[in-house]
Amino acid sequence: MARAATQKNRSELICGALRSAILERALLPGMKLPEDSLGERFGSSRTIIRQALERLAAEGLVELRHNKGAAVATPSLEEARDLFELRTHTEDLVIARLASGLSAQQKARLEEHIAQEEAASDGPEPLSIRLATEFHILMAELTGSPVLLRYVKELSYRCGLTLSQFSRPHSSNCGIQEHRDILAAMEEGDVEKARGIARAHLDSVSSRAQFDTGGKNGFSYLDALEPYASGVRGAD
Amino acid sequence: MARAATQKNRSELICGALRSAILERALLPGMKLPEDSLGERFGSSRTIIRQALERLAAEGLVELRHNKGAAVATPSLEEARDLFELRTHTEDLVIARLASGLSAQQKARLEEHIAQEEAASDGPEPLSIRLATEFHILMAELTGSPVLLRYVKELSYRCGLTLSQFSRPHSSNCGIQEHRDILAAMEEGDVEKARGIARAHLDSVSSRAQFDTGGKNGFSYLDALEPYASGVRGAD
DNA sequence: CCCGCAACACATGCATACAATTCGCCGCGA
DNA sequence: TCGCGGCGAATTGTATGCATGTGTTGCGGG
Repeated sequence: MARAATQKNRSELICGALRSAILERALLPGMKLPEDSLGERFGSSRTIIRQALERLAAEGLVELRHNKGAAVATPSLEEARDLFELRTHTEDLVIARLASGLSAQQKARLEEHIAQEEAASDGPEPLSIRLATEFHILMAELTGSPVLLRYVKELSYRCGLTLSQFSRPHSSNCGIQEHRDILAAMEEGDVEKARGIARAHLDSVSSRAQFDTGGKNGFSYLDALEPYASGVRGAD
Repeated sequence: MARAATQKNRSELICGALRSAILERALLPGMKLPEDSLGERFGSSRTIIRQALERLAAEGLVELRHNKGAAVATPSLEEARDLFELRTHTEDLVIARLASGLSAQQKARLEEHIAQEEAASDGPEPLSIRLATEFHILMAELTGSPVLLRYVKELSYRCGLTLSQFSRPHSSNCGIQEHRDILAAMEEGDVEKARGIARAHLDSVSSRAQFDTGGKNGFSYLDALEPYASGVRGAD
């Protein structure tokens, strides 16, 4: 069914493309996102660009200032802390459900994902960043609860944006082993242990942040966007 | 500043009107929401109705079926359980922050709200239902964290919709004393106690549900919407 | 009487055109 | 030279019109 969802409307497609671009740090916090430039780049009219932006704004990934244009959100340090705290508590629920009964199939999917992360650890950085986030989303998905999935997704995305703003250029790929540890603990059925490891994992991720604000805006966001746009534009 | 926000665009206005209508059970789960009927009723074009519906869909209050019309969401029993569970854990954070240092001003605002609830307990039911929900939102607001506010808001709304679907016509207003108890415990600074009471409160709210699906659709949703539409339409 | 098919009506998907607002800039006057 | 007021460019806000896809209904054949 997830494959069928690929067939849906343009605005969702573009929304996803922009989201990926933000998560993979091709679009950095604070970058402006004018509607018609984006429309031209994606080969669509402003109508659906607007829809996509509005949705991303609802998710907290972009800021929509009245009559002054959209921009990638720039979360404050306080927001970052709150985001990670809430995410930790939300993922507690995910871990608890998974740890109290992990099926063989679920285990297999998690192992497969970890293998992908490992394979990507040598490759391009955007990919490994995205995979690290998607591990958490996969866990939420495996609970079978749309509610948990939705909120873990959104919080993970926002945390990803936060890291994009506050952490150093490179700070990922150390998390793979931690993901493995979480899976192992869940496999044992030890809810408390799994939860402890997951909390420690998120804490270590967030503590890797808050270093410097990084030098952004070295080049046009339009160029940064090209690889994301081509996939959508080609769908004409 | 909240007053300035009143001046923003139509779609937000309409979005808020629809949300209130859903929360106050003027629009019941499953009711269809065709774009052009709504547009006519609110005196706006389909464009902004669409925006409002799309946003409500993102919040989980509306279901948007492809080419088959929008409708008020009909959460399943499982979703209801997940929603309340996640909401409980999220409000834990709110309670913890408030209980660890409640200012006099914060206390005053909460007391004022409880007084409003009390005053409304004899009045029209929609109002007291809304006030009960808004007490929780006010607590989140008083933490000063936009993140907590946003998610408590959304989860509270969705829980309200859930209650609209599963609970009996009347089951509110017994919660006022519980709200008072929460405030008292927070005032003492006893985080654990406050958390316990808040959890019990939410549990009792959710357990009051699951009675019957109620008889819905007795009349046109257009009539049900009139009081909400007039406020927006008059803004021309 | 039932089944299949085709045309219609309804509802959304999308693009274009127009209106309103904001911000920056330039000229004018003190 | 500095402050101020108005004008213009740019960008968003809103409406309308056409295209597309889906469900339904009515007709004809078996």
